[in-house]
Amino acid sequence: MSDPFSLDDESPAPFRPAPPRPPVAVPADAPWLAGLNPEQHQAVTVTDGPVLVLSGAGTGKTRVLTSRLAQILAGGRAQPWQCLAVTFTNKAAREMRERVGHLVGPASESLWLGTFHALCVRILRRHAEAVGLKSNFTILDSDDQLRLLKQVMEAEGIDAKRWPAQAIMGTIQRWKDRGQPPDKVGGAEAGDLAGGRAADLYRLYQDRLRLVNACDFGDLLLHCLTLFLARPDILADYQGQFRYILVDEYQDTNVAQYLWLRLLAQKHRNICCVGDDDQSIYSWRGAEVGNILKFERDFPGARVIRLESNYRSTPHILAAASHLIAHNAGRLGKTLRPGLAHDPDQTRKVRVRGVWDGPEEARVVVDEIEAQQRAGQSLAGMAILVRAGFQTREFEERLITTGVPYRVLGGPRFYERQEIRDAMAYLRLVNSPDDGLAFERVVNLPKRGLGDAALQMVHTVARARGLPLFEAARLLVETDELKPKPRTALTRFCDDVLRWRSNLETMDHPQLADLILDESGYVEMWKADKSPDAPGRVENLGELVRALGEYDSLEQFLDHVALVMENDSRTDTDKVVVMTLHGAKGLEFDSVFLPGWEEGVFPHQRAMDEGGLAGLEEERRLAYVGLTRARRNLLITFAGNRRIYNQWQASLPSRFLDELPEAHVERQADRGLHPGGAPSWKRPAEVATWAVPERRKTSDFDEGSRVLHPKFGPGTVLAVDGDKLEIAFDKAGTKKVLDSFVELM
DNA sequence: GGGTCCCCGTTTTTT
DNA sequence: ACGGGGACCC
Repeated sequence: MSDPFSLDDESPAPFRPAPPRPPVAVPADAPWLAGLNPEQHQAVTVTDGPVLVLSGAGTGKTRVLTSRLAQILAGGRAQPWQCLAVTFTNKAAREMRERVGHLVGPASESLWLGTFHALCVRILRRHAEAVGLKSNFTILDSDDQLRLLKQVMEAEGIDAKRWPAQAIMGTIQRWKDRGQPPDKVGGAEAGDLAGGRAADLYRLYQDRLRLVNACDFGDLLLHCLTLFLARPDILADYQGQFRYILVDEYQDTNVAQYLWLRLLAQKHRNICCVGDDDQSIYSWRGAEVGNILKFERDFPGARVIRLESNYRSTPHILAAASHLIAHNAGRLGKTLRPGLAHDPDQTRKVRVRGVWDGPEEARVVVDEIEAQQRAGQSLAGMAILVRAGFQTREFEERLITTGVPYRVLGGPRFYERQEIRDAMAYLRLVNSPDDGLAFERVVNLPKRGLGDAALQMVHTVARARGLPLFEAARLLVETDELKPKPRTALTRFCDDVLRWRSNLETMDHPQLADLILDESGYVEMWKADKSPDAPGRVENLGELVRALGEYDSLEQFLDHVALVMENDSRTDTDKVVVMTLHGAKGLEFDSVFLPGWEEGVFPHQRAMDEGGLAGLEEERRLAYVGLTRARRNLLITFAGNRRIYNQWQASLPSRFLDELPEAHVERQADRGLHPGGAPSWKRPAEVATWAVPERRKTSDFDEGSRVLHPKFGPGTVLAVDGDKLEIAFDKAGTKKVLDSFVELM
């Protein structure tokens, strides 16, 4: 291939079949082959050549991946270190390593198994010089990235008010996701973002990163690609090494990751990608469903294996999910079949329930949770899955008042907390002298009387002499440039850092961290803070020092933290979990509650406004992910009225509700919500069965009718569309509402 | 250099 | 309504 960065589909590299290998010497009764269905068996045993496994929700994907690795290793087709297995999350990587370990024993330890980013770090640490970095480069978190970009913008005189750094960062990240280094970005690509200078800022930002010997997450992939391109010898080594490549969640790969895989698979062409186009829900962060859709074109002669037997959900749930997702165009096409026997008398239809407003919705859901609990179900098997974070509040309130134990997932993660990042900056500064971002972060923390003026001066010296900030500071305090007070403070700070650094060799690292946090006054700062969350922060700092003890060295720890920014969310006691639909991907629960199925909330208004039809289809896939999380019980709810930004909004049931198959769904709505029913604005006390939604029924209202709405007050009907009315309210403005909410005046 | 006031945005998140 | 961040003033 002349240009490995080319995405030109016209000329795929010629397909060379893998060299013939000896027949598989694995006994047919190998334990990892036991109990596989025919499709799974095929996905495990067809080890050579390109394979795409389309694996629907709950079809045993992880089992196939781990068994396949066992098959390759046990068959003597490759040594563990010749196998590359890539995942997206650390959790998935950990799980896979553990399960392969059970099948093949210690051999699993030398597999190249990890996240894209961790594997790239492993490669880059070896060849850092080839891309202009030192081997001990720092991996920046999003905080530092943004600060660095802001510095560049300020130096370039870009108005941060007009062009938010966040937005420019987003653009840069998309470029990196697409595998485009600064010199491959067309000048006009960002439009008039930053006055047409976005591409310049990208280049300067990259220069700056290199200067401080740092990478952001996107760079890990991008630098790897650059390395492979610049050094065909190095690429050839890796291509030769990786006889077998496995990729999990292929539908989530971005272009950079796709190019990376395509380069590495070039020689042996034994690449197996597992994924589900129907569960692609991350396009907004650069994932390209296209990668999975065009696999057969990229790897001619590829085997495509569909896993459609679902071992998770009841037939009703599967039917609902399949029916809904069938409304999407451009799918590879898959239909989930029940893989387990289900007693039709024992399985319940999917329930859809309409309620008056948000608080009522929370009441209904939590009532149901309590009912199921009384029936002997465990809370740990129940989940409330919301579209967006703001929806969790009402459920939390209700769960607290009823005393149902719960856990909200997705708060700020441990290593993203301010106090942890600050402490980490201290450790980074001690560990690597040229980490200028760490220096800036802690030089005046706690307050030492070093403000912008002093810092500015340090920057000036650093730029003039080409020194790291810390070295510049040491030089500066030797002069009379600074006023006495800041000078003393900065001298003291530099001396402290040097002293801590001198302890690196002699002291064990948790002890050193303890010393640093103590002598710097950082812990003291929080102890003196009287805000309510300060004690928690002190506790977190203790936790950090403890965690440090689990690593062999400070360096190892810093790398781990940069790559594994996760909560060790203990799945401790019996609690209902509340989380976003995105967060629930890959999980399963006996009972799933899906609230907020209203137009504008789900599908989310912004997804439709910004993504058009493609946005809507991604929302639908998200709905599909939600439905397929449930093993036995599924309750979907929507509210007729919702308060958003403290304003009451009338809401219409989600279009996704109309896309569920009648035969498998049981619909109920509070009286007064029934489309076409007698209008009533009284808070409903009883519940009526709502059979089939009749969307196009003629309305009792005409244009010009004067009507009264319980929350918006009086208004005039502007337009009638079936059961939907557009009404100009006297006070609340023009809104669309269901006719059942208003009455004639 | 630190505090106060105002204005803006307010989907989803991993590494 | 509310919180976070930036600008401005003391």
